[in-house]
Amino acid sequence: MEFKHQATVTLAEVADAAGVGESTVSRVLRNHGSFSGKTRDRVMAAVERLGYVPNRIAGTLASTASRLVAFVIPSLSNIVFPDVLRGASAVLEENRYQAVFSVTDYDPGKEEALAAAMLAWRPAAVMVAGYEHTEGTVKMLRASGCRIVELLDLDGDALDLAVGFSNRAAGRESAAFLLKRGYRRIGYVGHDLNRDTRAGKRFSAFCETLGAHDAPLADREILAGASSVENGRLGLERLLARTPDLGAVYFSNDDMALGGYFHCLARGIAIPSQLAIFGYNGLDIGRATPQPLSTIRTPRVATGHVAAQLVVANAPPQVVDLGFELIEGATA
Amino acid sequence: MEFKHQATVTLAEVADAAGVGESTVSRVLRNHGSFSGKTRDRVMAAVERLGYVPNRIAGTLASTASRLVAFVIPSLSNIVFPDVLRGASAVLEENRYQAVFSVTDYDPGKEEALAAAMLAWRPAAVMVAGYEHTEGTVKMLRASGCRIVELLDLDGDALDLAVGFSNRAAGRESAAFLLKRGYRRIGYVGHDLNRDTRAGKRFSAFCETLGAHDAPLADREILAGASSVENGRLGLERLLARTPDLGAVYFSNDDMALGGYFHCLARGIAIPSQLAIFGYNGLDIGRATPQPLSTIRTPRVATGHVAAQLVVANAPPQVVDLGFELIEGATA
DNA sequence: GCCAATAATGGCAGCGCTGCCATTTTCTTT
DNA sequence: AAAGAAAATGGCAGCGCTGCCATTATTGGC
Repeated sequence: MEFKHQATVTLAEVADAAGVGESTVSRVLRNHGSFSGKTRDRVMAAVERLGYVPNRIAGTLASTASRLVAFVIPSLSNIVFPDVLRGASAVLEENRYQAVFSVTDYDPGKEEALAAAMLAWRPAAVMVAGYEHTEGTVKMLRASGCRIVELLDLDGDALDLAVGFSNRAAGRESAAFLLKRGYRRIGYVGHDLNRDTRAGKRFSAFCETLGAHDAPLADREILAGASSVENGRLGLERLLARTPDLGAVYFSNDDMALGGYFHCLARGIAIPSQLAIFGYNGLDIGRATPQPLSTIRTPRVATGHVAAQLVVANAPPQVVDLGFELIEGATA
Repeated sequence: MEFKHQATVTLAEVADAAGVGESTVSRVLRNHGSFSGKTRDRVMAAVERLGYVPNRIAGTLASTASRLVAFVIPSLSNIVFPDVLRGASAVLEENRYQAVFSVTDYDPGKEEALAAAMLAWRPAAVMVAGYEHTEGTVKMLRASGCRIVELLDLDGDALDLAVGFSNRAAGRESAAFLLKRGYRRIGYVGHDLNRDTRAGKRFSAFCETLGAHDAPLADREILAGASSVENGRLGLERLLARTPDLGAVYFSNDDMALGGYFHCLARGIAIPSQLAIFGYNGLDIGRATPQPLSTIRTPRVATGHVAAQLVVANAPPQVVDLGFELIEGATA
């Protein structure tokens, strides 16, 4: 069933072939400790000749020091997470760390199971999205003793390291921007907020800000399932059918916002004069549309990058706020 | 520097606590071999009490059977690869396999280095994109004895397993479709073809088909760097500046095609009467645009899914053609 | 040319588990 | 109730490496 590796060359065989001891080979290969140039050449020649590939499993077990970094992410469809992985991956590869991942589908129970499975690999760090975890997950992570990095959310208490930005602040600023532009009849189109708690935080901060300025949310349309362009289109269609006099609509993210934008294009709804659209994420595609999308650009790649750097450097517990940038665009 | 795990509970400690032998604990935990219900309860209680998490590193070393699956992918920005990972990840998680990955940036040299690094983890399988690998990579993979899965391309000779579809066929069918629709002045907008060899294969098959029907490619604009919506927009702008009388443009993928589409929207170029647009990939977003994008839908998630299933089942060497689907859309 | 440093090197236990084999216990069967 | 089969269990080597310590070769200083 499982795969068995065939006759692999071992360090001991290399040592024999090179006529040196095992520890010497180990030292040469890791460039650690001292050895003569002559020895190094002999060893490297033997490595080359035998096609030796070190066994990191054995090495990790022996040193009880891991260079695995585990990612437990909610989704791979939402471009946010591939972006984070991308940022982290570059740093990890440079430092000879290895990324492993699994996908929770925004299911906290699954997150707990997968986190447990990951810990079995004794990673140097576990990277998780946000702060909302089951009690079991938290307990396990804490007990593991490995570094914990919570990503893309700063509204809560960090377990160890946290890298990202405040979703609540993003929601607040989005609302403030729309209000400043003079919109008063504002609606919302979003996807499943119970699962995507970060979107939920943006939304609630958005609503609070509107309320504080006497312009409470006029209407909302929340679609089941994941965010998508089609859901954004559909959501706006439904919202406008119910509440046609909206001046602006806030979307749970750019995918959804683009759907809304396309709906307006298709129906001849003038943007932003007739209806303003505001998104979240700052996807590249939103800058290439005929009218650049008004949105908030989040530092997704940087989040992964910084998170990986902190892990590699074994930095002390801290919270790193990378902020975000409001892009005025032309749709609001 | 590297992380050291603190006082972790070992199997031996669980055995002591439960008052049984190590092998018994091992059997219970893997549900393998025979043991009494009473013993199982005692063991599980001890596991619970001590918060024992098995060490897969040690287990893998001892059994010399790996449940790691390595992905060496060109990019995480191109949605294709997250999609493949997503498809594979579901199957792998179900079967208690663990996915590890690294990103080559379409650089064959980096691919070789990263493949070597991955083999050090003695994975059960290595998944790579396409058939174009350096001699060194091929030699290494072959020698490793682990399963090799080549993804998303079938135009070449498989090393072991291959899952995907023919990019050449996709290029051919795209050309045939445009010709059938009556377009004769056809251009191309693409990204760096030397790096993305699959896009290169589509393009050359596309051109050959055009040539065979006496409608050779009228012009082309190839942009350096990765594919993106903005590059698609820019590419079409340049192409039309040079060759304004084109009837249709084939794009290297949907991202690029969307850029072209947006360019037309912005410039008031009527689609498809004035200019037809054809993409590749069948992204969801292309179905939510005011005019659905004419494109080819590729089975990306299924590719990952099937690849993982073959690995898990330890299937014999084979090539699995998942085909693709031409979506007529409204832009061509 | 002698001795103390210092550089190189080898030996081997042990990381935490699994696989094999031997042993003990429990069931069946006659 | 005895014998044989089957189930349950424990012991321990060893997976391939690293880390520590002991040992041996070099080097420099006077």
